[in-house]
Amino acid sequence: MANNEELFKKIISHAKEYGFIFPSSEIYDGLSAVYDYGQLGVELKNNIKQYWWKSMVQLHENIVGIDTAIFMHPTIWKASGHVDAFNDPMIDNKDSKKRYRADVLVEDYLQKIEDKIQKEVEKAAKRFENFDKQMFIQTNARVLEYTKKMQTISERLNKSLTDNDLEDIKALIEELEIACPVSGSRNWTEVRQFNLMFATQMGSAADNTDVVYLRPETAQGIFVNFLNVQKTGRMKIPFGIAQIGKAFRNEIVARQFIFRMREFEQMEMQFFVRPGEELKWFEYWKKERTQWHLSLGIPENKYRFHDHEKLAHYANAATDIEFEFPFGFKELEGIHSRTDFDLKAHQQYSGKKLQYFDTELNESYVPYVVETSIGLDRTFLAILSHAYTEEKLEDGSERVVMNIPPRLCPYKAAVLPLVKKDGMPEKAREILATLVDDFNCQYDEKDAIGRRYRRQDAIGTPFCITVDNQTLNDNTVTIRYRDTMQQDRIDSEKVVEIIKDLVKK
RNA sequence: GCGGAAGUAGCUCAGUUGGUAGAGCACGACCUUGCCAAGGUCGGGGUCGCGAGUUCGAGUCUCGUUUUCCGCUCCA
Repeated sequence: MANNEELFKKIISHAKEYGFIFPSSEIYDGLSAVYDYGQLGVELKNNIKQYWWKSMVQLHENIVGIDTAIFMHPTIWKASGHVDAFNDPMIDNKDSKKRYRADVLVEDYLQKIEDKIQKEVEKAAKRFENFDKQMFIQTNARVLEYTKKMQTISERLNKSLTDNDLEDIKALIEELEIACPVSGSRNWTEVRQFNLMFATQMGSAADNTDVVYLRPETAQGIFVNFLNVQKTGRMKIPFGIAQIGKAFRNEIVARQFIFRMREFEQMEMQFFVRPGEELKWFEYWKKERTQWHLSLGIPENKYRFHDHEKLAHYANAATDIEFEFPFGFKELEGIHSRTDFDLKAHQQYSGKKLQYFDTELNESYVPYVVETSIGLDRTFLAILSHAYTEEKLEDGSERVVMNIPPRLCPYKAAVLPLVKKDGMPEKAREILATLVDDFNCQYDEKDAIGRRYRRQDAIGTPFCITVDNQTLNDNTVTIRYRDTMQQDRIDSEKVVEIIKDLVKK
């Protein structure tokens, strides 16, 4: 593990050194868990987006894409459950340094009371034959007392949660003398709210009622446009709507480089299906998405599935595709069967019907949804960390090479005159001009040729086109492959075609 | 938010008991070589994270602060 930690650090500094990723606002000491994509990073990231978009949208005739606004009507987040679910009151124990959800502490306490009631009931059951549980609970004084207490606490907790009364939750914890399960200590901090949604104001800042949130996920933009797209695009179920876009979460602790950022980008597709068919499609997309990952040329053993046992409030099946990052297997993509939770919620909150008339079944229904949701920045990190390779060469020297899949590389080719004289630079620029329409290319004439090759290795350029003396005579160049360091001599007019072919791999 | 470690040039780091800031690589110009990095000459680049304090004098000592990394916690 220590080795992997070292490796991860190297990847981070390599990413910075060559312009893939910079810490945000670095000259002002940085901004926690926010990063900028540099000149190489933006190319790689755009290529990932493009590849995803092509395989998810353009190669599926029943999937279309949209691009919705980051600001959305505040009620959307009530309907989606984010306003409630993303508002966790937290409390720390000063002695054990453990952090808990304050409401969970109280609920655990309630559970204990319930256990006590259960015990009383069992005790009584042992003593009496023909034991009537309901009757017992209604009449037994101790049990009655417990039940009443439970109710009072429960009501008070719910009220405090609804009113956002953090002080009362703290007071409740103190009154109930709840201790830390680890340290047994009752030395608590104040209860603090961690709202995972960023809020800002629209219109007049003085008017507090115009709070809008930065979207914490892109999916809702798709759901609220479901009918727009279905009707204007004449879409027939099953069909999908895809979107790539930024989302924002005010994570309590955001760490591990670009793995968990406060501002991040998602690539999502919501697939609308007939009720009852969602699990079939869930399996379908699980396979499809796995194929997509494997098509990047990353070995299968770097991936694994993690099926959710505890399902979120909206799902009836969920799995994560996890990737083995240098810091272990972590979620890269989620595939969720979201049922009709979202559309139904929006139907309810908006008062608008969100239904589909299925001509085959001759009936209307709220479609079920299977979602594929992949983190763009995480995919970027997966590719980056898999690509980073330190190689010992036969001659004893070392090189750092980024084995990025060719189709995703920031630069597809570098054009290099062997020496900076005898008309080679001019010839090289001529050849460069034939490539730039099709590929992002670099030109480099500085330093020894070997060093230039290494520079291209370090940024992952898969092909180097070198112009030498022979080029001036017979118009051939050498193409040097990043991964093998082998070279072939080819006709300079065929370079475009050859690279086009290789880049697909 | 708590605990631990760290912050000196683009990168990796040195800097002694406090005495005006260094190396290698990288970068720029020129010369030289010419197919797998590290030839020569010259040059640019740092208010040592930030702010106080102690001191004649602080990169170095003290305090505060901030950022990053690790652990805890959280991640519908």
